[in-house]
Amino acid sequence: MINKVLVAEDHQTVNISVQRTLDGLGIICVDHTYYCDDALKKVEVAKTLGDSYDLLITDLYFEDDGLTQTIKDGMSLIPAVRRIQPELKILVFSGEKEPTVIRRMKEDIGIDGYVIKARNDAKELEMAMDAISKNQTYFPRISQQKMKYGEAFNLSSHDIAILKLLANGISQKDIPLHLKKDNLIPCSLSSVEKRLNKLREEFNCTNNEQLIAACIVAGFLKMTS
Amino acid sequence: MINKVLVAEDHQTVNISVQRTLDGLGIICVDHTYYCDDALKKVEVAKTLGDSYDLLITDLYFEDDGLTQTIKDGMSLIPAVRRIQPELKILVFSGEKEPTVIRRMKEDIGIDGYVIKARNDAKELEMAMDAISKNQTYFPRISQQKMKYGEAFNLSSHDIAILKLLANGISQKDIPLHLKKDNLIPCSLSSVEKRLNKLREEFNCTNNEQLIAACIVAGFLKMTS
DNA sequence: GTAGCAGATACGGTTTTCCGTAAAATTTAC
DNA sequence: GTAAATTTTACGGAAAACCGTATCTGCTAC
Repeated sequence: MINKVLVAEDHQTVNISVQRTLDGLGIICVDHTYYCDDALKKVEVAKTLGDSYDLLITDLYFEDDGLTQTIKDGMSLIPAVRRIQPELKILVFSGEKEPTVIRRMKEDIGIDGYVIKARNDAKELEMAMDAISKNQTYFPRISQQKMKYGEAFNLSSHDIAILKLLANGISQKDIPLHLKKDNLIPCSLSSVEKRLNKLREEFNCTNNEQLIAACIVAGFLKMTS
Repeated sequence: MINKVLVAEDHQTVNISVQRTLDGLGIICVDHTYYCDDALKKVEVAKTLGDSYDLLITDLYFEDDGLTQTIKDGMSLIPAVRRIQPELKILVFSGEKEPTVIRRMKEDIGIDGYVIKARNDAKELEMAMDAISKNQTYFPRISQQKMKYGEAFNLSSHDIAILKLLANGISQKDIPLHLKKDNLIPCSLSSVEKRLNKLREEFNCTNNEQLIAACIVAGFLKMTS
């Protein structure tokens, strides 16, 4: 359960809407800070007082307003707070939507969630909070991001072939047959399973249905018939 | 394997394109007829000569050009030829796209395939031929048909809820939890399974992935996030 | 009230998917 | 050529989906 939250965000308008979202979730104890240095200090103090935060919601980029800061962005803030309170949950809320950045945050830095600032980010925030409160993670699906034909996700034509077969009603175990028919390799069931696993992971999908949905919406899969 | 085909179709332009499609599939022996009565007679004669047709491709509606005919449409032709040659495969190729009609043809009359005349019906014809030659059936998916919000398929809000959960990555076995949370009934796993089974059947989908794809393309499922 | 009916749920067996690991094959480096 | 590394395939156990059937529940008719 998440009770105490710290929000590190330099734009006041954003702060207000985040506050409202948290209100809606019944989270009363919310602290705000406009600087990374200040955020770090707040985490530190709360911890020593035995009243640690449960979650840090932070932006990635903070504007430089002249005040000299040792920590200048969220990217540096995260490892700093981790050193003080390793179990602190971290949710990044940022306009940054580059898949490579998001993936790095997820895989290398190991944050708990990422929400891109966009049209209906409030709803996303809620979903992320829900996931994190259940010790799950939350990351955006590709569909929200407009990107070229699979480029950033290195979607191979082979991947597309598999997805198309699936979306055309071919059962997973029969996909090897169809791949062989078209002389595509790899074509073993094992390799198909691995591919799909990889794709689900990359797109943050938990099942094939969601994967298909995401790929259609993102335009990777063009359903003609 | 399909070698000998009879095409019952009163529009010459359609006849030509059907012919070309069959040519492309390597089917040499193709007879054409412009009237249902004539089609019936051809089937009869071929059978008595011990050289029966393997497949009848027929339209549903035939224009009345003054010549008095006993059989006026494909709907009546089908039972008539069935009486003569029950095992004859039947593929309906028609502009009729009413789901209720198609469903009746499939379930009550038990035809082997149905292709709607539309943009890329040639490709569909090929696929139907392929399926039928393998003793499978072929029926259109909803995506090709523009229709109101699930109306003709009596897609309930409950169905949509289930599909949405699936497309949002909820595993089938966890769907009951989410339904209960929203006080929706029925909410047992069993009922979810049954519902999905029904939907797959109605939409002629063999797996959930295809079902989701079809519903998205048809606009039943709006993927916002 | 009860008998009958329809919808919902529970259950069990089979198939399929999932996922980790090991073996085999192919490529790359040297 | 061999050795190492990478990719593909094979395999096996656990989980999930699939599907038929049986039970339960609530409703209608009488």
